[in-house]
Amino acid sequence: MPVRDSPLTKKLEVFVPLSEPDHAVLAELHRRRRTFPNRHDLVHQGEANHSVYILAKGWVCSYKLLADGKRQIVDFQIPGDILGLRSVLFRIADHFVQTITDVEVSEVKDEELLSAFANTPRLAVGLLWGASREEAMVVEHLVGLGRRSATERTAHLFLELGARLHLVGMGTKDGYECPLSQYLLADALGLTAVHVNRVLRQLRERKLMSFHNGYVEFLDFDALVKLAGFDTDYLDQDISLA
Amino acid sequence: MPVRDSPLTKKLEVFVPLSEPDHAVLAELHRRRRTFPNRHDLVHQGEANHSVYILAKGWVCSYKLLADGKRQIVDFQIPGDILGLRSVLFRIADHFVQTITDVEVSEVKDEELLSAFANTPRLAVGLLWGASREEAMVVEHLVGLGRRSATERTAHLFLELGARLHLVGMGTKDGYECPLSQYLLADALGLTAVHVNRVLRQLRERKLMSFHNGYVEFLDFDALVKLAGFDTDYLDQDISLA
DNA sequence: CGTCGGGTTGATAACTTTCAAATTTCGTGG
DNA sequence: CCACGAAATTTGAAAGTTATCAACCCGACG
Repeated sequence: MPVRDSPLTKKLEVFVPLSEPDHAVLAELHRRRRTFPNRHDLVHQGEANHSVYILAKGWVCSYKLLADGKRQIVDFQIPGDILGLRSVLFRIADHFVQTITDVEVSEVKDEELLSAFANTPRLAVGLLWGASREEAMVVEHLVGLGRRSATERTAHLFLELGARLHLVGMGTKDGYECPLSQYLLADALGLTAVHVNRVLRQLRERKLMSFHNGYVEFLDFDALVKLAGFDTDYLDQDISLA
Repeated sequence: MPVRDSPLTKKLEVFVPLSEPDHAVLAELHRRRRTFPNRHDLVHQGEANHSVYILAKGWVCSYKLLADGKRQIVDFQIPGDILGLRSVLFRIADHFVQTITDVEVSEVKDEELLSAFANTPRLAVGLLWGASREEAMVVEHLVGLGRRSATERTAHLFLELGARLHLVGMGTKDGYECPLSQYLLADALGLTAVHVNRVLRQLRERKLMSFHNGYVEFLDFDALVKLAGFDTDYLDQDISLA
């Protein structure tokens, strides 16, 4: 795949117009390609880690484990997302990052990243924008866990993933491919897998959306947005170019 | 209060040794003192805001509102915390920040902050550390909402606040002053105020902690830590000085 | 084949909210 | 200084939501 069409490039171009030199640097960052199988740990909680990955293909999740074995998924990452940006700043990772499909990534050494930042301010702004957007998504997730019902929360997650995938050309208002299991959904939504199953059934029976065979289908997009209280403001942050 | 003893200074010094010039810059940042009454909006969701505040005295909370009026508090801020750092980067705030007591702050214009960053790298590292620590707290809060019971979550919040206050010399293992109402606790914990009340009663009856008249008292600190699954790792992040 | 990781469903239990009301606390005006 | 009303806390009873436990089904895969 030409770098011009990489998910990260697509995503950035929506928010910052990229110059030729920007594209050149971006191509440079995409040079070291690697693949990992499903269920592979990219970042291990408590361990030092200094590589950053640009996710090109496949899905990943970041999560924390509690002492009693319970797991909470903090976020899913999809193509175009950057993994491990925080660990450039912190020596020790405070959470896990694990693949949930086979993935393709570009590995970026932290020096490369820093020099890219220094040389192409526009790209730096774009990546910072991405990082802050991710933080906003975590906050929205927190709000959902605290104040939305299981059904609203589930609908919200699927809508957010849809909006994110749309940005990299992988989803529409009709639906998208989604490799999540009901166990993964449960750990993200703070529910049990059994209850996720019932919620999905209910959404299907109400003809709002269906999730079968790795495909999310929106049956009534507008009604679903209304049910979830989905407001894209937090995804469409306007960045200050001060 | 001499700036040397300001909560922010205390907090930073735990993690980065500050030089004389660092102290001078810090004093400069503390120059423009302002006070606000209880229930005052410092940052309004959807509005542009370009001031950063260093909280010197009193408590503040940041929260989001849902369309149906439900509220979720994302975090409380205590003396030494910095307010509105994110809004230097983003034009539009995606959440509210409101005082929950009368407060004293130092207002910092974003140019001042940026020049302080440029001139005193050690201070910059310290402030970045603070920002990332805050992000880690949000993640831990999310984990609690998703996977901890009401009781565990409540205990965890009080322990975290205790640890944070301890860092600025305002709390010990015995307890601390805490101006939160049960409504505020409820909106932070994703519960109703009624249920918060019952949880507090239970913690009191189990002789783990009590919360009365604006004072948190730890009755059995170790047992409480165990119950909450409280692990300070996420608060004691080790920063990379790369 | 046999097993194993999903997915699905039912019955029951546990936890949390909702609704209602009484009590206490606290700031303010008289 | 007291009285008043508003806000916060406390408690009980009933309803609603979600978890737990226990099956059973199915397709992939060694």
